[in-house]
Amino acid sequence: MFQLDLKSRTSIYEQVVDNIKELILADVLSAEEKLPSVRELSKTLTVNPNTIQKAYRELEYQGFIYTVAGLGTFVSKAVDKEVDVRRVGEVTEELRRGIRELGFLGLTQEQISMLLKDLLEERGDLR
Amino acid sequence: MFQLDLKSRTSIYEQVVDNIKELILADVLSAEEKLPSVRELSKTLTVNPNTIQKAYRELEYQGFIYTVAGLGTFVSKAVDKEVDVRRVGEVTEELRRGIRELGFLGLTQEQISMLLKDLLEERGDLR
Amino acid sequence: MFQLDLKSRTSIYEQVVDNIKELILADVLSAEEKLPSVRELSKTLTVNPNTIQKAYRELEYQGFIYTVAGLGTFVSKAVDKEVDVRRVGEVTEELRRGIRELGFLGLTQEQISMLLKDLLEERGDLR
Amino acid sequence: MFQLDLKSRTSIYEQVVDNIKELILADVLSAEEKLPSVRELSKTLTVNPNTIQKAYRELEYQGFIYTVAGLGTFVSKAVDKEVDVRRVGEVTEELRRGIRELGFLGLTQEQISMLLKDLLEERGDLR
DNA sequence: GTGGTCTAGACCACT
DNA sequence: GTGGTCTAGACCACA
Repeated sequence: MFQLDLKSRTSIYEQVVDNIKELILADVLSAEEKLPSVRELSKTLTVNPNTIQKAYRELEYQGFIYTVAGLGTFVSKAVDKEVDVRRVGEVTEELRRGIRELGFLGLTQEQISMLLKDLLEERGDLR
Repeated sequence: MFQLDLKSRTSIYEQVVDNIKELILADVLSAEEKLPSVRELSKTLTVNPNTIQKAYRELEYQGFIYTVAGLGTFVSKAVDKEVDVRRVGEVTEELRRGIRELGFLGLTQEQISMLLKDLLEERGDLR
Repeated sequence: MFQLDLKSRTSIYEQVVDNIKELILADVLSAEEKLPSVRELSKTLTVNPNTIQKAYRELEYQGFIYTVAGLGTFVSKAVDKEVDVRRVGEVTEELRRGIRELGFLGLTQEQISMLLKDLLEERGDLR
Repeated sequence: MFQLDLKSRTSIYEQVVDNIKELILADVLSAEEKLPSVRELSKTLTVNPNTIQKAYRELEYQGFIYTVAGLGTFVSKAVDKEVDVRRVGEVTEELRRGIRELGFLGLTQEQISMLLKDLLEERGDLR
């Protein structure tokens, strides 16, 4: 399904959330599709079931998946794609900082431009 | 100098790092300028000196400031070239995440592209 | 595991760093092996957990170990390539000092040369 | 006379000691030659006189210089060049570690060999 | 005065 | 259980 980076600074449950989010938004996991059970996924990724549990709870809270007791968890039909203005503002601010720091680190305007273009295309490819 | 958000999920020392980095990148703190002493800043922000020291250490590690024991801490003139590669990689990863998240938030590829272009030009204007 | 010299001028956390580094370099601790937990080692050596954590953090920064919060600390498989340049520079500086000091101590250029040759061959033998 | 690196991790007085030692051993400062006064040198290097004081005291203790009250400080006639076996052993151990670490960092036997040769010649040139 | 190290103990998030 | 952060306070070397 996807891989975890144990050495990463971001916690495992967060990585699971991010990865599944990505799969849903990239339509690899489509609406109403059944997700692997907590136990199943925990075995696949060789992590603690509690960790998967927490990730699923978070995804449910964010509206990406829903749970039917006794049946399993499924991808929500319509992920709320309404733009969260506040969050967009926050992320924009992060990007602004990052770009500024690249300048400080000695990259030219052009190099930064190229890098951003690459990152954007990288994302586009996933779609 | 700046304010802390004690309710925030990001740790205090990290907030200090981010804020001071921001001040340096925005040239509010210029090269060779002396930063407030560990004790001084800890009083101003009413946090423990150890917390400030941890922040200063991180900033030093990232190449933004340097330390002369017994004298104080100062803003670096330019980032140590040897740290660059590593740090550029880290910042690139942050940007990658940010761009990905904008996608999560419902922005189209084009909208993201426009936003990045704006941010980049904004930077150019400062030069 | 190893012993501390509390009378030494080098700080405790640095001694811990040096000792563990040594164990890793001598392959006593092999890749992916779990290190004692912060609390455990702090009890063994009868020092404060913070001191051990500081040492572990430094070792992580130098690329020798990595951390999985909630799981423990482990020996890195190989040093992160991006850290290399920086660290090689630091070690080179240490060697420069050492060689200079041997001169201070009265060894001739030739004697130093012989000694280095021996050390290098010694290393070769381990391979 | 020489330059200080304020950003360096080694304390200033130690840098002064090392530099003067080096000058004496390289015969740039010859026996019975008068050293600059504490005040003079402190002005030249723009550091606190106490710092120079401490360096001179250390050099005197190590037998490199001697002081005549009211006249000044002078280079000792014969620096004791008898080999301090214990110290040579310690430095050798440091070099052994450094060389081992370079191997861990991915340098080949040959690269290390080249580097050591360079460092040694660098020193030779100063003589 | 400055930064650097250390202790004793607390609370938190994650596995 | 694990590491991560933080406090309150101490002592040290250096400038």
